[in-house]
Amino acid sequence: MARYGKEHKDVTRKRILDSAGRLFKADGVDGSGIAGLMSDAGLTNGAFYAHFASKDDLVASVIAEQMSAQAAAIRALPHGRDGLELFIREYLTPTHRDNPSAGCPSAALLDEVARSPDVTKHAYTDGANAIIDEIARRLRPQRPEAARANAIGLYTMMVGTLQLARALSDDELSQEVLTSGVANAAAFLPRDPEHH
Amino acid sequence: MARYGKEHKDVTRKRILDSAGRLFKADGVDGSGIAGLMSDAGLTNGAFYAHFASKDDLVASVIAEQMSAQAAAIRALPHGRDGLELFIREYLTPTHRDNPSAGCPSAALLDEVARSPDVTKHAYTDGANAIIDEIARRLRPQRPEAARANAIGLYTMMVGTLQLARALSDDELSQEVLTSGVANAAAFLPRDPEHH
DNA sequence: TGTACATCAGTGAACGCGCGTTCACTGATGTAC
DNA sequence: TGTACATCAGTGAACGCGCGTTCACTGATGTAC
Repeated sequence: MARYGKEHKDVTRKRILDSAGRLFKADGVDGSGIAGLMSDAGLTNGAFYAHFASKDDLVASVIAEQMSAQAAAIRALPHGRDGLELFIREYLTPTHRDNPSAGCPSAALLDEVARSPDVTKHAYTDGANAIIDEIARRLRPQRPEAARANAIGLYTMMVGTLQLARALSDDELSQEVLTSGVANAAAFLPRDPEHH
Repeated sequence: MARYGKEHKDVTRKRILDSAGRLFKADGVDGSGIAGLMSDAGLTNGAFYAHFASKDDLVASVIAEQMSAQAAAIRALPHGRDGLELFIREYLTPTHRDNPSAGCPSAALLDEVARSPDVTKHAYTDGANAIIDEIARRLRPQRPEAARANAIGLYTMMVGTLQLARALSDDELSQEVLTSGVANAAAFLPRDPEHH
C-alpha cells in the first residue's frame, strides 16, 4: 500500500524534531525559521507541513521531546547521590555553557516557553514534573515526596546558573558563576547518602 | 539655540527606554517591534533613529537601564538580613510571576541576552555584577567578598525559580515552585545576622 | 512688542527582506495483473 | 518476469505580512532684529 516502509515518515519526523531542537536551543524559537531548520534536516521548506500542523505544533513537540530526553538522561545516571553529583558537575561546565545546541532545554528556552501558547507550556510542564521527580528520587530514595522542595531548588539553581554563565561577557566572572554553582549545589545534597 | 529645553530629548529617550523595557520583558526582544514600542511611547516609528543607532543599540541600553534599576531597588531595601528577606518574599510572588513587564529583567530576558551581541552581554555583565555585589554586601556586611558564592547562588536560584513558575501551565505546581523557592532561599541567608 | 527665520524632534510612506504558510507539481516506490 | 498504475513524501515557487531601517517632509519652537 504505502510505497515506503511505514517507519520512513516517522524517521523523517524525528530528523526534523532533532534539527529543530538543536537550532531552537542555539538561536531561540523566534530566531529559527522553518526554511532553515528544514534545510538543516536535509529537506525543503514545503515538506514541513506534511509533518506538523504549524510552527507552534512543532515547538510543543520539540519541547516534549527535549524535556523527556533530559529526564531519561537523569534516569540513566549511576544510582544514588554519586549519580546526581556527576550530573551537577557535567551540567555546570564550560563545555555545556558553550554548546547550548546540545544542552539543557530549560537553560536555553525557559523564558521563551513562559511566553508561549498553552500547548507548549503544557508540554514543558509534563517534562519539568518528570525531571523534578527524577531528582527527588535520587535525593531521597525512601521518601521522594519529602525531597521535592530540595529537588526544585537544585534544578532552578542549576538552570539559573548556566543561563547566567552564558549571558556574561566576562570569562572570569562566568567561570566564577559556574564554580560557585557547583559549591552551592552541594548544599542541596543529603549529608549522608540514604542508599548503600 | 535649541527650540526645546535641552532636557526635552532626554525625556523622550527615557520614555522610549521605559516602553521598550516593559515590552521586551513581556514579549521578548525578538517578539517586540520598533513600530509597536514607539507607538507605546506615544511616537511614530520614524522618530526612533533620532534616539538610537539601531535596535541592537536600544537593546543594550534597555538592559543597562533595567539592570541598574534592579541594583538600585536592592540598595534601597531596609538594612541587613531583613531587607534581603523582604526582597526574596516579594520576588517569589504570584504578582511578580504574572507581571513580567514590571519585573526582574534577568528572569524575563536571561536566555535572550545569552544569544545577543557583545554590547548587550557587556551591559548585562555590568548590571549583574552590581546586583551580586549588592546581595553579597547584605549577606555579609563585614566581608562581602566572602559571600559572593552565596550571593550568586541566591540570585540564580531566585531567577530560575521565577522563570520556572512562569513556564508551568499547572497553577498548583507553579505555586509549589514559588513556595519551595522561598524555603530554599532561606538556606542562603546567614543563621545569625552579623549587623545589630 | 512683533515678525522672519533657523532649528530639529517628530511624521509617515516607502524600501528590501525573511517570515510562516499554501499549493500545484514531481518522481520514486510497492502493488496488481 | 514485465508493465501500468496509484500513492504520497518531498519540491520549490508564490502568497501576504511585519520586520528594521531610510528619508523627504512638517511644524512648533526659541532667537534675532
